[in-house]
Amino acid sequence: MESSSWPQSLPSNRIKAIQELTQGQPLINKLRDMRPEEIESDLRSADGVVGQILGMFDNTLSILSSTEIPYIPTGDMQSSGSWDGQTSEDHDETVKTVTPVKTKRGCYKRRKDSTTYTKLVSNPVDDGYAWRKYGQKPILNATYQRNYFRCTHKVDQGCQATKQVQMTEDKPPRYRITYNGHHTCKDLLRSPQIIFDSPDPSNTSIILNFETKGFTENKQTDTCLSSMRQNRKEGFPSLWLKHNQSYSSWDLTAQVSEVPSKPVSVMSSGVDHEDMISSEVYSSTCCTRGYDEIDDLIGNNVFSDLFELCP
DNA sequence: TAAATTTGACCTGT
DNA sequence: ACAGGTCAAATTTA
Repeated sequence: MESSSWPQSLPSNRIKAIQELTQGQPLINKLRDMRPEEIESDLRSADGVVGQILGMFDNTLSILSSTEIPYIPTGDMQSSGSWDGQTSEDHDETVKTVTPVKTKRGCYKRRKDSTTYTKLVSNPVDDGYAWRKYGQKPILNATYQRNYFRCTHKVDQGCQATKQVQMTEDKPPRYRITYNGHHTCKDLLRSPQIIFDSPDPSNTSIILNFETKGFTENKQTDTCLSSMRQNRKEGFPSLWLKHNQSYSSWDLTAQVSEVPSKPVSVMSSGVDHEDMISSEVYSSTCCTRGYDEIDDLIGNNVFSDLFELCP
């Protein structure tokens, strides 16, 4: 769907929500076109599709409930390499990035009016950016503390991007990642690829390259895993990636001790914002859904109802 | 020893 | 006043 075809008055987060739904439409079609015996024989792949659809709904909800992003009519949000509709040079008075004015410790300007984007992920995978944790706070009515991360290149390149990671009480636990501002740094680790966890315990990752629409295999160090390893401490709640043999996938398991307010400090993760297919929501989902659930999803016209909301 | 993380202090917004 | 976001000294890790 072309952004240029939408009314200029349409809020950008609504446009992104529409894009999200648009991207999910082929998934619905795919699921609909699967024969029942096909689903039953390959429940895992059907489940994957369902997971992707559910992830799409998650993201749509997140987008619609996130801070309003001013719509910038020129430029393709999908291909510009910028998730918030701006290019890295595209700063003006519409979206201000307020640099903290520091006179003494703790004296700063909160970046209240910078662009934000929230997403819900089930698996903290590397988003290609280098993040450094700078704080964590207990949040009212939340079991787990919220973790605050800033770009590693804040000092050397003045990059103002930050993100917050809040572990939810879902089962399995998920992570609400709120991105604040956007990267102006040139991070060599950055890659326009989505990295899935691999079923192979030898740590081979599968990368979905959206340019080629295909899968490629890639050996790489799981930064998330290695970070988690270093975060395991005595009496310290930690996150573990365990390999689930029966499902051939990586499960993300939260192990919480008596102090449940310190989940992880390693969230150098989340797939990139502009790659809103949101693989991370379902990349580690196991085959837990039955055929009935899939059938319900196809049978209900939830998706088409949502599209009726679009202009 | 440099870089990253932890954590209490301090600030802003509501 | 309170909740949440950020700073920076202290501490830990590689």
